[in-house]
Amino acid sequence: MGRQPCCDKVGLKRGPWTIEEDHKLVTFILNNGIQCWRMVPKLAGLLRCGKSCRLRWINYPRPDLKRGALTEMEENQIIELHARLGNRWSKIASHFPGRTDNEIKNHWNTRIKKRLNLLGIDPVTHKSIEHKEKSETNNMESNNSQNYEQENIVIGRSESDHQTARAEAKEERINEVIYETSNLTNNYEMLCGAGLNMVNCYSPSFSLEDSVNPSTSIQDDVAIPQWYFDSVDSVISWNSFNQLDDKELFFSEKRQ
DNA sequence: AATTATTGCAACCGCAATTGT
DNA sequence: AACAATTGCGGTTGCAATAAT
Repeated sequence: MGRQPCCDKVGLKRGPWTIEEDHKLVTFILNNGIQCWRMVPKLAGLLRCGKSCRLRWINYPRPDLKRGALTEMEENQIIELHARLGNRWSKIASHFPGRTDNEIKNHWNTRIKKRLNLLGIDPVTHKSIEHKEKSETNNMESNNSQNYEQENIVIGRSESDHQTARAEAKEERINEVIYETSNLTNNYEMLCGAGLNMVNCYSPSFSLEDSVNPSTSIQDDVAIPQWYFDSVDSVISWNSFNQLDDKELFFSEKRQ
């Protein structure tokens, strides 16, 4: 026997979330954290499936989210990361504290793609479109060394430039690993000390400052309802849930 | 003012990886 | 070890807001 199914989808609400639903979700998670998404809607009193609750939490009411448009600097960094990682949005998003993979993916599809096309760069290969066409012709002629030379001409690099660039890229990657490691350590320390039961939340970038004073991470032009900050008041906890007999929980649901 | 086209974003869907029984 | 539930991810869709005609 495996586990209980995520949800049967019968009688569950779909579509945009209402303020009341957000309130219930935030109240529950701020008070209790997350141990099992499947149980969150049941315990929070929501007619949504766990998957929907998870997605909503990640993309909207999370207190550590950075709001507002992506900056040009962020945009350039996304392009650089996309060239290295491809469409691995969650990996790309992990480089941007407070940004979600969905947000970055949407921004890529709606803006950056266009921007690159206007600049004559293929958003998939990150190469000059002019060069792409030429290299396709060259491929038909089966001449790989010429392609390489052509690439260097288009990008404007000599072989020695490439060697320098490769060395720089290697160093950059080492620095990146160091940076990510220190970030993880900071986040872990914050989670241990924050007082909120958020250890199991999906939130690789939650900062100590944000957890102590949620309003500091939110831009002034975005109004956050007062209930958001009044929510830390336990109603149902995972402890009380854990004390419940599994059968009792599911039988009572079936009786409804 | 009415209609149509475009844009941007939130949410859904299906699949793969991970985890629990 | 095998099976099934759960989670996380990326692609896609639906829809509201806005712009263009």
